[in-house]
Amino acid sequence: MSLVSPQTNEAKLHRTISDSLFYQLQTAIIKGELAAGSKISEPELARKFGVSRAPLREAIRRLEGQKLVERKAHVGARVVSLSLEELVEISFMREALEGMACRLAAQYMTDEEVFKLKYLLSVHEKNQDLQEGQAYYQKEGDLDFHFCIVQGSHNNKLINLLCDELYHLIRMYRYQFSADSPRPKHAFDEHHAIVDAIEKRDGDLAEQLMRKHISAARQNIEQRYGDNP
Amino acid sequence: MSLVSPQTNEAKLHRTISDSLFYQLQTAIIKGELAAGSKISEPELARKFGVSRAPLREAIRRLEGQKLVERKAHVGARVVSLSLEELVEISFMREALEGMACRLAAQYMTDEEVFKLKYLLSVHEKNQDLQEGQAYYQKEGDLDFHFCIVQGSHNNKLINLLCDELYHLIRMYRYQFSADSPRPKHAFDEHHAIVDAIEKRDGDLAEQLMRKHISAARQNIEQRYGDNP
DNA sequence: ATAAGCTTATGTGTCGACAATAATATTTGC
DNA sequence: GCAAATATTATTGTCGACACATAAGCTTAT
Repeated sequence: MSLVSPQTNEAKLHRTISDSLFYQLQTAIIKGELAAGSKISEPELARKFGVSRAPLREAIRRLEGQKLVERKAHVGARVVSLSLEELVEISFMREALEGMACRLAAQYMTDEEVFKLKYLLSVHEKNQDLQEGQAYYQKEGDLDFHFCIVQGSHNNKLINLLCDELYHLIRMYRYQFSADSPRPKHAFDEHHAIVDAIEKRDGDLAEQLMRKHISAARQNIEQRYGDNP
Repeated sequence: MSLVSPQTNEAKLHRTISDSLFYQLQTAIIKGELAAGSKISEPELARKFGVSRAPLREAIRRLEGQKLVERKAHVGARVVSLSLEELVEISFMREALEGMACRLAAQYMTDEEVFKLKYLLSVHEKNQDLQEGQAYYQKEGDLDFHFCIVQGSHNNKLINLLCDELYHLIRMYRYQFSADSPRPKHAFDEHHAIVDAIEKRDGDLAEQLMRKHISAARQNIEQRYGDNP
């Protein structure tokens, strides 16, 4: 089980239909059960979930705020479909934000948090040795690592934006293309170097390494999928 | 008139009540007409605007997504009230994001955009000479400058996040405290250096200068209001 | 007099129905 | 046969009313 999934969100008990719908639809979109680009029919979904349209519409409006759906007045809502360009744009944001998060993590992470991060890294290493770049590592494991560092920044606004908004889009994209961080060895080495910098409390280096890490992933994606958008 | 206000938003014709309410409430919150921390009563607002609660609730849900209101189930919605800590947290995000935006602007801004930016700077200079750090420059002029550079990044995701979400929070805070960037001379010099770097197409330098600029503003705020939160 | 429990009331959450808009299908004219 | 205009249909936007939860006020017992 991933560390990303049982997040603050999922743990909450949804005391209202609207909340429940929001999280169910969010998961459905991320996992591709609601296909990217597909239309969201209010009557159909309302029937399917056995609820009225009012709470459903509010849930959709929240998903709109999270950029998981787009809606046009009097036309309806569609699940977003990320183009390559958009993924690259998001990657620039990630580079900036996670670079900053990593710098702050080097400064503010507790020793316990650093220990937990190192443990996570060791798990990934085992996993990698066993099954060279297999599902766990590729799909969620990588995000677990980033998730952990972002938490270490102790900056709630940063945590919220990255973990509760941007990562959903990235996960959605990864589920869709089931292609992912296809350079496990390099990635692992880079992760290791980042943790070292954090442990040494070298914020400058930690930020620089994280930015290179994300930038490299972006360039890798750009060249692999550059032709067929 | 500021360049920030007549934004993409305001220009749109709102063909639906929900949209109209969303933008009206957004403006009211930013300008403090709906006081920070105050409760949002659905029946009261619905009466005031002469509409039903359904579109009002959808508008509120969107404002929730923009972090302009917070809501608790079965209790209601309140306008957010930013603490100093939160403003500082946001400032770190700005430093990262606008630093990146500035780097991209140095790379992608057209010559026309650079020209427009320089013109904006000259207007600010005149304004500053006339009335040392007066309302225009302090309140919106500064954001105009940043707005312009972010646009120049040509990264839509970045533009959307900064201009349509984060800047609203910053503007709201500025309206509330009517205290603002209280170092016009320094700020102007820094703006000038940033534009020079962009004009020279030096992305590294442009990013570095923008980050220092925002970081300095943050430290300035922290020390001025550090005692009374 | 105070605290606990009950009652009331205000407000949020949800529903079903109606109105208005846009997309589709049909008809009409050339 | 095709294009434009019209009619139709399905879906979205909005409304008023009801159900339910929380909070406030009142009663009662210690």
